[in-house]
Amino acid sequence: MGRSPCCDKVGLKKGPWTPEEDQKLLAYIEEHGHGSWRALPSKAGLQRCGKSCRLRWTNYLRPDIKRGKFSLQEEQTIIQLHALLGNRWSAIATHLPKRTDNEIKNYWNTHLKKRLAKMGIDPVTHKPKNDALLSSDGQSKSAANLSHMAQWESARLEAEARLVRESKLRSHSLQHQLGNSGFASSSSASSPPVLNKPEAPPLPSRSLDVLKALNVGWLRSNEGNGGIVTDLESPTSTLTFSENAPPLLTGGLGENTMPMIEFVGTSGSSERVVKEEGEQEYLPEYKDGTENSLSFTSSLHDMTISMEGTWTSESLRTSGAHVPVGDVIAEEGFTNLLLNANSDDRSLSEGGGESNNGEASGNGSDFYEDNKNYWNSILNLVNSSPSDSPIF
DNA sequence: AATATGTTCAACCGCATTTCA
DNA sequence: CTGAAATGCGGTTGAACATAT
Repeated sequence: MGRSPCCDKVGLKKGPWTPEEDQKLLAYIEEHGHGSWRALPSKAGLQRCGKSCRLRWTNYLRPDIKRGKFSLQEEQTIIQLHALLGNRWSAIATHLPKRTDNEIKNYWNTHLKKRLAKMGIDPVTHKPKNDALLSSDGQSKSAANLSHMAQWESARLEAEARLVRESKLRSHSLQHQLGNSGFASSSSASSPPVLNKPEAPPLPSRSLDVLKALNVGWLRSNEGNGGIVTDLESPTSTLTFSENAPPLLTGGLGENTMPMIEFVGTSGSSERVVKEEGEQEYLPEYKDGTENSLSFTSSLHDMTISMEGTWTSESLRTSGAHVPVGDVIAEEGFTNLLLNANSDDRSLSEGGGESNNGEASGNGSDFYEDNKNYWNSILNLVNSSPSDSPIF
């Protein structure tokens, strides 16, 4: 079934790299870049497979790698993004400059996961392990609610990734047409980091826009319900990107309309729609002054992503999906609890964390504020990411 | 000092996805 | 359009090192 390992070829070395091998690889890539990993080893005089070379380069030799201890900020980012994205290490890594997905994965498995478990939190779901005991007061519903939101967000991120990829492709092809316009599209994670290539102007993070849209929608929903979130559950949710959306933007933007993103929960009696309609100017310009009108506006196919069947918040479905926001915030509380415990770890004052469980969600008196803070914290960390982060 | 046990992390493996001829 | 090759990604392994007994 599966492909045979590329290193099966006789004579190819495996295992730890020697300084000499590192030097060879570095020297070769510095001079030639890496066009084809498969062809690289022989050209560089290495008895390794291309895959091994690529791994060594991306995880260790790349000059833009930061090594050493993770900062508190980085830990917080990992925990929050893991709660949102799960084990999607590469996606998480895009928000942690100079850290590799492998490093983040290792750090999670050896440090953060254990810390969570120690705090009584399931590191997979980010829910308290005694969730069942809390079900009577709505904790499990809220946890499912946040999980549901994470799935939602995750699906959206993936959809955006496709948009961005397509956009970049088109942008790239336009470059060829424009010839020496002096503008190079930003590199992505999938594009090889060819050396000596002029740095491209950073593109704003689109994922941030989505989070903002979600945040706005969420908060507006709260406003209309006195701090109660309604109808978050969407057993059949659709995500629609429409290139044919009417040009809602004025002020000379002309056809540079933003994609209209709709999140429609079809199960609820009150349709919940979050739209992002040119909320922000996201029109990177070429150096010659022409706007990059290709981004998100060109002939993208109307795309409807049905996520039917992916929502598992059965409890919400049966409960009418009216969930106190404060319960959701318990998640943030646990994350903060963990981080506090982490601080304890760092200050060598072990053992004080467990007793704080009861305070995880604070007094729960201001659900609205807590919820806002949760999303703000995620937005902040996304905001703080480099704008040219090759997340997609 | 010797041995057992635990921890860390670079590297490997294999599947999934994307690219290309 | 199709299939093979290339690449990306996440899970897992195992050697090296640290700590406990």
